[in-house]
Amino acid sequence: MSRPTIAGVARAAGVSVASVSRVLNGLPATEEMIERVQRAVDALGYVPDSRARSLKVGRTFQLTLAVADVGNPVYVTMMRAVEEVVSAAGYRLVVTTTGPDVVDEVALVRGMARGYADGLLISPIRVDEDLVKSIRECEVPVVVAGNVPAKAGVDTVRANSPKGMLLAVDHLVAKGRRRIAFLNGPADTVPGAARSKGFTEALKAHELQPAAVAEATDFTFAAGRAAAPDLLAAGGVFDALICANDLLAVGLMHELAAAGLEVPRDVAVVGMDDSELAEQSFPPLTSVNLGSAERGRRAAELLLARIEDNERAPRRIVVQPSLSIRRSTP
Amino acid sequence: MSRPTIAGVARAAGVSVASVSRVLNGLPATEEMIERVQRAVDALGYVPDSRARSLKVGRTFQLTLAVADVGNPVYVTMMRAVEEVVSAAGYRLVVTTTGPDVVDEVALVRGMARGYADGLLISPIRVDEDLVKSIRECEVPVVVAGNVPAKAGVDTVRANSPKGMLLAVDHLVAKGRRRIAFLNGPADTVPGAARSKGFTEALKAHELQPAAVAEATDFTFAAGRAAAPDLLAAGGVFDALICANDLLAVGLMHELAAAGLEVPRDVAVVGMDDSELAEQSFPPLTSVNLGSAERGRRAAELLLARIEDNERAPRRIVVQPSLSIRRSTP
DNA sequence: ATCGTTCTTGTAATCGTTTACAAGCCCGAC
DNA sequence: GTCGGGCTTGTAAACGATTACAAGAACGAT
Repeated sequence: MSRPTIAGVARAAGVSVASVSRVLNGLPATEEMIERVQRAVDALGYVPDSRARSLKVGRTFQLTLAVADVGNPVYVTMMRAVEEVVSAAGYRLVVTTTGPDVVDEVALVRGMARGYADGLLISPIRVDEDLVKSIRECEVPVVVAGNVPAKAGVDTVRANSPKGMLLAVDHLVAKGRRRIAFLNGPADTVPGAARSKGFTEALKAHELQPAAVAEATDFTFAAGRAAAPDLLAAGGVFDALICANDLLAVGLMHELAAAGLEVPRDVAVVGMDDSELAEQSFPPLTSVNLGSAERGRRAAELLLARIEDNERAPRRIVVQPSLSIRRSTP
Repeated sequence: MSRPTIAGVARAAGVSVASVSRVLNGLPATEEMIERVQRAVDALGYVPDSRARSLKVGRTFQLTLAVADVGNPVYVTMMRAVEEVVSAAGYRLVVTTTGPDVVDEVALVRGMARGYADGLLISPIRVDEDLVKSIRECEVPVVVAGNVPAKAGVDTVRANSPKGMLLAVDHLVAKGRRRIAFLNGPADTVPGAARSKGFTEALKAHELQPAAVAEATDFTFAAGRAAAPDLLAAGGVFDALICANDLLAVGLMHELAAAGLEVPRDVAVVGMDDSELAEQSFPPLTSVNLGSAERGRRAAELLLARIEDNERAPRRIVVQPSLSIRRSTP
């Protein structure tokens, strides 16, 4: 009454287990053999056990995608793209949340050695020596969506934040805004550092000084709201605002409204990531598209390619940004 | 140079594989044995292969959560709750997206027979005979987050939509709104049907007639926008609007604004799910909290309990709703 | 000193597949 | 008629762990 095994099918069909396996895997066999096996499989309702198969062939046909926060809509975009690529290649996708701590990321990468997935696609929010080391030593192929030192010797796909910042600043300046403020996420994160640098450079390119700068404790909606007093304390000195991601931008816009400031008339707001939230927010948020979908797609492709051939030289792909203009800017 | 196996550790430690396994699994052993094994494990950097372990013990320590659309923020809430419970119990969570088609759901449930997960937590959006049958016959324990006939003989955790609808209508009526419209999702879905019924009943309880009713093609932001003309064609006949979920509500609010209607002055809007989006939208959305987090938590607990004891009688839990009042209603 | 218990450890079977290898068969060519 | 080559199929050895069972050691009681 319990689950039939390949041996049961073989017995029922009056053939060997090897033949059953061959038929099931599409290896050459006579018409009659295929017929008999198929009949027995259908009769017993046999389904091969993927655990046993995994052990033997050394692959699980699972890939892991690790992100910091499933509540961040940018990961939804990325996840969709990754899922599409890997499922087309016959893999299941395991999505894990690491949280904001680098130690959890390291633990995750180390844990891959247990062999429950054939590859790891990680988008680390904080990077340290330990993480780089664990990635380099990881038993299974790893692709990083984000910025990690070249010495990690790993395939990476990253965004071009500075260029994205420049697009944002260009746009604001073109609309006549000169007093530009910046709300960053935590500066000790990889995206936080990149965006801070990008903002400074972009302003320099236009020979402008930052009107105000604040740093949220996290890349979340709540942190965006919480950071508002810091910026507003500077009182009306800015007429434009760039936020390090869409969640921060939306959080902050709520507080701008509460303070009686109208977007975009009083303050133009630009987010980053161009996630679904940018479109959904009100007013719809102009946002720097850092190519999350494309990054997800490219990263998934790199991972599949590396699983095929682990000897290939690591590639470092940079995806170029674009600007999605919506009504939060004039 | 390749990955060490338990045999390698045994050789290095000069003990048997059984002893290594016992030490690693915390079974009784002498101090000296533990010491020697531990030293060898550390020296070789041995990590047990979960594929082999899965085969032998018949468990993968993975659970699958299947939802229709990862872009729907209500699933983020649910996923967080599920993840918390299952990871505390030592399981990994595999999140899969089924899409809106029932055939894909059926395929997923059937596929569980392959044994890559120890249990399935599914939130089906459409339910038919096939799905019920596949759930009943599923090789691994299944818990349904949603409504499925009792004859499926499966643990379920569901929301109380009618009660939720009543809370929404009560609130609107208390605020003096009498001309209440309703934007549903597809009526051929389980939540769609439940909400439609709930809306009718709730109005009847207040002896009101529906001011307008429309049906979106999907539970998405885009579908909410697209449904606007249908409702607005009725022109100003409603002063309140209930939407079958938050995404629809937010989508529709964009169109209300475009049509020059102000929320909540001209139209009060109530969403359902009380997802993160409700808080993030502008104005913040009054929303019926259908207990997604609690449903996720309870469902995960049921699943774990059933894995422990598959003979227990199926339980059918109903989670009661509450109303989160925000600024989209007066 | 002998026996029986208890505790520790090792040997080997097992989980359900895949796959290397060998054996058997059929067929055409010599 | 025999032989070689190509197909098909079967036998059995993996994959890397867990665990039932047996054997050996230690020790106390008689």
